[in-house]
Amino acid sequence: MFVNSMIEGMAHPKTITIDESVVSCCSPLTAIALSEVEAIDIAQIFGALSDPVRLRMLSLVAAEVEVCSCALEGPLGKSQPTISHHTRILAEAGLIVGEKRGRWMWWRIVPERLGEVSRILSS
Amino acid sequence: MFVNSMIEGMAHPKTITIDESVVSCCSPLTAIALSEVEAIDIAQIFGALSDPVRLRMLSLVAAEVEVCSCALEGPLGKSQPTISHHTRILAEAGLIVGEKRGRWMWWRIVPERLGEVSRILSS
DNA sequence: TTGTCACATTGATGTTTGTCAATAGTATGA
DNA sequence: TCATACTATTGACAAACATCAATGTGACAA
Repeated sequence: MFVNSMIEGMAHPKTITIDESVVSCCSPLTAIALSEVEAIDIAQIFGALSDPVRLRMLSLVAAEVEVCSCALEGPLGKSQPTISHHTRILAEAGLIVGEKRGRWMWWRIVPERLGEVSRILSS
Repeated sequence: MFVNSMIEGMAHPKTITIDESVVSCCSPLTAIALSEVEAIDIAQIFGALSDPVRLRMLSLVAAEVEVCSCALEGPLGKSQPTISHHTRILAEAGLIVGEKRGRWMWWRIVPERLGEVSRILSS
């Protein structure tokens, strides 16, 4: 990390290149230059968090130990297929996990995953 | 949507653009049931983080004190309008701030903002 | 078996988003 | 003034996304 100390009127500012290191999900964003693959992985997680319905869904699930899918439809004001769609996206991002018991699907958050994602942004 | 405030002193004659959402936001997700409005605000921030190009952009900017727009085009492999598009989205989310000096636009990250967003996910 | 319940999947539709060519705006220097 | 350089905006297009009706799947109960 060095200062790009260019003076106005000089030539084009030049770019620096940082050696790529082995990064698992989720090293701090500000520490290492992200490779394209890493960026795609992390973007998928933030993409799961980029929808208001899913954020409220996460919030609802986090408020209890576990929540049934059927208990989300009402508060969120969405149809059953839409709820299923969103739980799937959150689950694929590792933010929630589901367990089917009988006819019901029970969801709970994955605190460790939230922590991982949180740490991406905290340098 | 934007608040443009002039900085006194003509030495660095420029405007800083700050987004309103910097003001509202960011209580922990797991603490309080999210209202629809809050969810929309936070979703906008995560939306800014949900694109691989913008994540690498953030990473590049964070690696130095400040980075010129023109220094992003090459490493990211995107056209100038696309770069401008992405910097704008990151700036609207309050994650970076830009300052125009001469012909160049210099970007730097807003660590406090990253911390705020990080705290949303850490209960 | 048959019927019902909870959830997943499919297909369709309108919206949002990422991208770039072309153009406009702005700052610098001759 | 004119020419050049960097950035922002516009317009257009394709891909991705959110949404729901209809349908499929598996589980429970009568």
